[in-house]
Amino acid sequence: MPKIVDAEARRQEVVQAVFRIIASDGLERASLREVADEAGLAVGSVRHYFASSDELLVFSFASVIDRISGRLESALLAVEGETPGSAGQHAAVLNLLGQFLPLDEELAVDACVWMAFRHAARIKPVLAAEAERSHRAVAAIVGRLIILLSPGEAAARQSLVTEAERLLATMDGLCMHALLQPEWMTAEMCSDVLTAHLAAFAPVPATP
Amino acid sequence: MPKIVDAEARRQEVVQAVFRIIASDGLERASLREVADEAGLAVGSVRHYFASSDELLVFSFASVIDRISGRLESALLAVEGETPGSAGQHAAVLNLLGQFLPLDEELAVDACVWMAFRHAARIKPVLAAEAERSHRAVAAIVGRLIILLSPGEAAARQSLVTEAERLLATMDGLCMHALLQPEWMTAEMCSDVLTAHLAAFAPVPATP
DNA sequence: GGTGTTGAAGCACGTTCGTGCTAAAAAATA
DNA sequence: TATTTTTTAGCACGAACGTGCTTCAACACC
Repeated sequence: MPKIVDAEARRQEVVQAVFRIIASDGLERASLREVADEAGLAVGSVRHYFASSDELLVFSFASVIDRISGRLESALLAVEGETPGSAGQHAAVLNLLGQFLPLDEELAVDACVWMAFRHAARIKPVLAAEAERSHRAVAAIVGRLIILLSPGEAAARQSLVTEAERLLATMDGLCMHALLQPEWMTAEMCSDVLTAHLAAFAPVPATP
Repeated sequence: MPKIVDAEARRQEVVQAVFRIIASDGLERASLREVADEAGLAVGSVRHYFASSDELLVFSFASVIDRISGRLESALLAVEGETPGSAGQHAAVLNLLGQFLPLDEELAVDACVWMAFRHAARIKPVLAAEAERSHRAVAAIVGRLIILLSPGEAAARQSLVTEAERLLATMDGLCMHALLQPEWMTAEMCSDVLTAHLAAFAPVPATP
């Protein structure tokens, strides 16, 4: 083999360049030339790793989905490790839901990119499959969270689905507002809204 | 004057063309050429009514904001006309919140356009002012609704703001899901989520 | 040391974009 | 009828886009 280059690492570098461009200038500016410049490569080099612009975008979409759902999954495992109703569980739940929001630089970039791709998928058919996967993955995690938070077998299955969709919608709306009106939707406001939502869903656990 | 043409009506026709293009092909496809074609005009004609592409987009954004906030405003007046806690008020509230969602063709187009412009405003500074106005207008209406639904003076002002933001986030998230995952987020699911949210916020009024 | 594979770079082509500008058409007015 | 003004249509230019194709350099392997 010639010139030793870790192809997978290279692809990830290019994807990171895509993320930065989407976060700062929007998805429509993520052209091959812009991405190549941002990654410090030539257009031909980027095209060596990604056959077409579409392939680059789909791969980037898949990457951000994997990143986000990975974070959510591990946060959910942390919730499952806590005893139901405890203050520790409450904190773990808040941590899980916080993974949806642009609370730090890395989360903000991912949230930006995720939003951009999901909305683009409405128009670009090549992104539709990943958008489906994204929705399914996140809905599954929120659904499991709702089950963890539901007291016993009391609630009907129908109610669980509705509550999961409600929480998911609230999270996406919060994320959207935090991205689009950051001056209004501050981290503190996010926290307040989350706490209020959890309080309305189930009684706040008594502090030990 | 030559050729009698209602300038304002012409501008509205062009704006309607912009709406259709955004709803079907996305905002990035709303170029002067595409808009002119969709409106059945020449590029020069469109540019006669709108000096630049930016002016056309800003005017279109303002139009959709006025349409939506107008609908919300009249729906809120209907809520204020009902006696608090009655079933009639509950129905009026559901009607008001339904104005956020793409429940029919017209609402769907407006919701699409609204979403597209709000997200574009994060990148395009020319749209920022209208995005601010949009957020303020809708937040004010939801705030008034929350006050109407809050029992007496019981709730603190802080809680009202949080609850308003929470409802607004849920509505935007619902709207987003209805636009992006229409097969999953059906009208019935929207209705269920809305009912659940209102039930968690205040007890459902007893049927008379 | 020669050789072939592969990463990197760049050019060329056709398309689309916004925009400045000009020319024709149409209708109100003189 | 002739003139004037608004509306409509179109052209031309520079920039940016995706993509097919070619060229060059570098390194593993025989």
